Amino acid sequence: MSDFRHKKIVTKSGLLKTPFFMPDATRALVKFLSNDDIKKSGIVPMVVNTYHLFLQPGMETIKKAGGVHKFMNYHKPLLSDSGGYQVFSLIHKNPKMGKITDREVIFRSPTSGEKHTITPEKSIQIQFDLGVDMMVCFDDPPPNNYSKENIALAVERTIRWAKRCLIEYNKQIKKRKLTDKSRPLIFSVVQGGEYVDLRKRCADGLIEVAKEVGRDWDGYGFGARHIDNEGKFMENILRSTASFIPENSLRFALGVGTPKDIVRCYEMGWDMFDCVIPTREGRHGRLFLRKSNVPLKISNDKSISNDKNINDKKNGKSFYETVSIRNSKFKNDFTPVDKNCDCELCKNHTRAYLNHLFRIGDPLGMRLASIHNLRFYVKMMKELQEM
RNA sequence: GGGUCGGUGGCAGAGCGGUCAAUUGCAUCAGACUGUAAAUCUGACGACAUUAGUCUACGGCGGUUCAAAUCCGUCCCGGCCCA
Repeated sequence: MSDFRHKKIVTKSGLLKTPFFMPDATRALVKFLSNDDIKKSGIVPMVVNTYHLFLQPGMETIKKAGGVHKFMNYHKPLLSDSGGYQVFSLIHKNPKMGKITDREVIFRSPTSGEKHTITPEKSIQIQFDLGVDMMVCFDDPPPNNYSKENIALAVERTIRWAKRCLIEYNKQIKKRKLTDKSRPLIFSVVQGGEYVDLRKRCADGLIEVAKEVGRDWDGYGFGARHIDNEGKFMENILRSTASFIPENSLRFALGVGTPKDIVRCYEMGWDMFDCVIPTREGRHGRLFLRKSNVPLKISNDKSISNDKNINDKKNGKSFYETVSIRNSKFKNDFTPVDKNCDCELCKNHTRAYLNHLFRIGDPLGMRLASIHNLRFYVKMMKELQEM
């Protein structure tokens, strides 16, 4: 298929076909996994984080290494998140952790207490120094429980910051003499919380910024959390926001999500995804299992709930199920986690063994579970690509 | 044999007259996790009722007291010291 749902992206580190999923290698690794583990799972692109790498090991080291690809020895497409999410997760959630002004964000390092200032310009400079293939504008993602007024302020700030980012982006392109082939792709982020009109305003504002600066965004992201305060998937907002984004641009659903959320976002027009779920859930002992007899389709199935529950046990029509491998019922279960899976875990070990690894708290359990869940995500994305 | 210290819920280990069904940790049982401050966090954890409440419990038995895991006597068991 060659319709707009199956785009090809050329990056300096290789070609990508949409839709695709990127695990979060926030601090230049997917926790517990080696590059070999990543490769075997079939994962190609990954996400690294501007703020966390800026803190540690610091940009001097990354630059000396020759960029983050060389530092990690990972030579496939990497996208850097701008640090915008940390404005949300560190500061909005706990104002003592820093200060947000129109000009800049002052972070107090969660580990050392040290203060660091990030501006939109600085975030872009760092991302160029990282040498990633795709970058994201520094944005202000407000929590969904903020008042509409406050979310509107975050929208306007995000638009102003996007403009500063794009101007800085152009500067860096010129300064580093990058060509259209060697330049990283740049994404802006649409904020607006649960308000369709604010999402629309943000998307329009970002489109306008591109015109003013004279460079199109390669893609637009969905910003902040895509589930509301009750934990419900914000279906209308996701659908509308996708429609506000120019059709030939990439649509990046940042932080999405559960397998169910990814599939329905895909059906709404979103192309790219990243999330900690497969790895974090894996580390915490929850494994995803594909139900081979249920098709990967959600949009027309009213029986699929919007509940936030990742563990969609109640839903017999879901295309996947989960197991919490720590549960005592697996203690003497000598079958594979998923007999249809070809990952290192399922090919070599039993549920009982994985249960044991989790009970003794050995990191091998977390590694194998992460590998399995990433394999699940890779195969799920492959199914979507072939649809 | 003498002396001494101790025996608390699956384990370790607090409590040393009432506010104790008993702190805490581990273990156990479940749950949560969505651009990673997450190998994290939350709840349950004597029995029955499962809101209220009722019962049985801090080695055994007996006592003191309005009231005892907490004080006294005695028995059983264990550690250490002396013979």
